[in-house]
Amino acid sequence: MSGPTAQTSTRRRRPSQAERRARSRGALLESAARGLSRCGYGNLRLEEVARDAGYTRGALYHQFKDKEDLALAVIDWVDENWRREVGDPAKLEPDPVGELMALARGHAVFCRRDVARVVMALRMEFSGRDHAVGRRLQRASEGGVKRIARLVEAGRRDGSIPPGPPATAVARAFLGALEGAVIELAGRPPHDEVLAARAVAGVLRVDVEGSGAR
Amino acid sequence: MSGPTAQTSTRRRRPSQAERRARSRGALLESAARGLSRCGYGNLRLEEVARDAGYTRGALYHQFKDKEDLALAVIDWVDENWRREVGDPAKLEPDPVGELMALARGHAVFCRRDVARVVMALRMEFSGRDHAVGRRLQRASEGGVKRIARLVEAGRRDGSIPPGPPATAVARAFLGALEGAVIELAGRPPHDEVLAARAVAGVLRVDVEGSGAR
DNA sequence: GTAGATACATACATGTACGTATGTATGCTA
DNA sequence: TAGCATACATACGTACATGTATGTATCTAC
Repeated sequence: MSGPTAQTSTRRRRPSQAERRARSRGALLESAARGLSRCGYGNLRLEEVARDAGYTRGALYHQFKDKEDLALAVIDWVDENWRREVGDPAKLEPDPVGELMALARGHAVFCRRDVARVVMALRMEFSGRDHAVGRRLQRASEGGVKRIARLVEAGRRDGSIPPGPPATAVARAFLGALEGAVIELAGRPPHDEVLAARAVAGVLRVDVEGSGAR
Repeated sequence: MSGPTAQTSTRRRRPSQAERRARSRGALLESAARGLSRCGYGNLRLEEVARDAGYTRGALYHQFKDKEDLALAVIDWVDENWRREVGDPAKLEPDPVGELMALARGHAVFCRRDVARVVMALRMEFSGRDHAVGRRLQRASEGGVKRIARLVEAGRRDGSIPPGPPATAVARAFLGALEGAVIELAGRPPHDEVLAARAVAGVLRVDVEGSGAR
């Protein structure tokens, strides 16, 4: 539908209620992401989330159905940011190994913001249990595994990646080692990026170091 | 005094109260470790822990002061098992790289039991917060970091490990990549061991090909 | 301007898990 | 056997976080 009544006047735009809503939602999402990455889901106190965003729990329950809905929204939000900042740019690389390494380095940079730990924290918390949050996480993660597995297979076909364990297992190790290394080194640039690249290069058994390769 | 109390003969002695206590404590610790690795600390329900061990919460509160005390005991328990099964055997390796790779492979095997995820789960949960559990975790983890950093420095001195980022950063990446890869591949032998070795070899930038043997 | 909707704050009800107090049976000691 | 201590179960009180209901001010439409 074409915007019917929305007057985007160039003269003066005082904050409309739609803008206020979007702004509040964004602030709450960011606060919730920070809280989730710090405390996890179970230990997260919604009152603290709201207070950190400058609101009360009333605003939170006005925007989100319940705690679970909030967590799912945070997951989608982080996932979308990741795709825009890491996933899509890596597609510009011409060869599989280049794309894989771009994913690793981009993820390391992306995780310098505390927000990124959300995924790992929630996955640890919901890996075993049958929960909506866990399912959403697994769905998002599974996409990454498949993408990486395809890249590994492509790299093996063209000879840039040597043979080894099944591509799916390699992909899982790729993501696990990447996230683990990055979390342990978060906030310590530039070593986080270098060592994340080293870890995934080791998983793939390829030799790509920044300085002159042979 | 000629009773059977002090007699530790080969015959089957009936369980003393000290033995009962030790057995109960062990069962509760194992159940708590499983619960912690599955649910984390906040979501852990003590009633479930006790029930899984065949007791009620009464037994738990008889052996442990409170929930925090139980978690600390689990950490010490896991740490001690890790040292016995992984840390000490690796010391038999003659050279630094051999010891580092033995640590990686041993850790992968150790983590095939769900128990091992406790450390990672609790670290994610308490990394940011100032809590007794987090401090105990960090203390245990810091020992591993120092040991690995010393090995990295030794390997660089004798030329078996090329130069790179500071040894402490390398050690953190070593542990992070190792744990991340192992968690993602837990229960999928033999790829967990191979890929964990690959990941840490990449972090160290050493070439240790272990393929071929099964 | 009035009426309704929206964006939030405040107050209340409920459930859940923790910690403690108490009860009971069995093992140790004299 | 008496008497106490230990190992555990059961019952109770309490705190805390969630979810809901209600209240209030601002924005929008007629």
